[in-house]
Amino acid sequence: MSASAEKHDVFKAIADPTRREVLRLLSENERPISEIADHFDITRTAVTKHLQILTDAELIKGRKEGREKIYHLNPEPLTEVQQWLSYYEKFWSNKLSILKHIVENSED
Amino acid sequence: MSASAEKHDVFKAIADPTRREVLRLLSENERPISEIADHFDITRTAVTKHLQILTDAELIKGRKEGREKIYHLNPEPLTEVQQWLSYYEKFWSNKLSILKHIVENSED
DNA sequence: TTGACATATAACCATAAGGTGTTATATCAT
DNA sequence: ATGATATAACACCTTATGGTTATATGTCAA
Repeated sequence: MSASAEKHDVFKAIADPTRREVLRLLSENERPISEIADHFDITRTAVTKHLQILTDAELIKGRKEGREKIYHLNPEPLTEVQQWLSYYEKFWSNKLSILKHIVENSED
Repeated sequence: MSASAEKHDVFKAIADPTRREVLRLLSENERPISEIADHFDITRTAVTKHLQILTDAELIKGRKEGREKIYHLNPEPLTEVQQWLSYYEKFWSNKLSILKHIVENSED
């Protein structure tokens, strides 16, 4: 509750293909903005906006290091999507959701 | 209409809370449009648009029965989201993704 | 201190998204 | 046949989204 920061929805954040690609890139390695931007045909400013949305959803975090800003993945909010999805898994895969339930409740 | 069917992205389709609620409603039961619309404060026209987007993503399907159009859930496209997510599961739950891998490859 | 580099921000634009209301058409009950 | 019901099809409005360019600000290296 540090601020009124109108937190961006995770579902909205991952709705865009460019942002999903950013997440994939950062899942390999933390990277400065310039390096992220090199992977796309859009302008750096556009990339920065996507990074802002991902930051609002807390899917990525950035630290300043010298004149660079280095972003890294923070996958934790994705559990919200996973939980939402798990409800629907029963419709296409019963044994899997049963197993998941066992695993998630063993917690040793 | 084999040509330009302009299929809607599943990720975009589930990005909207109203549409996720529609999916939940249809996961309980198939329902006509009027019954779906009753659950929301928006106009029926707005609901119909959401239904169109969900239909484009093939997350729901409708059949005409008399003067009603009855929609039902088609959860299969959600597997795309699940697969995308499964890549990130390793970051918060290793044993789970290993188990999933075993289950998904046993297929007997 | 100058210049090159990395990022930030402001102003702007086109289009898509999400909503409204109205009208038209098909269907069912009487 | 008539009137009520269910949805489809429009036309329209407002805001969000994804992109652009241009102009700062801060940092390192020579």
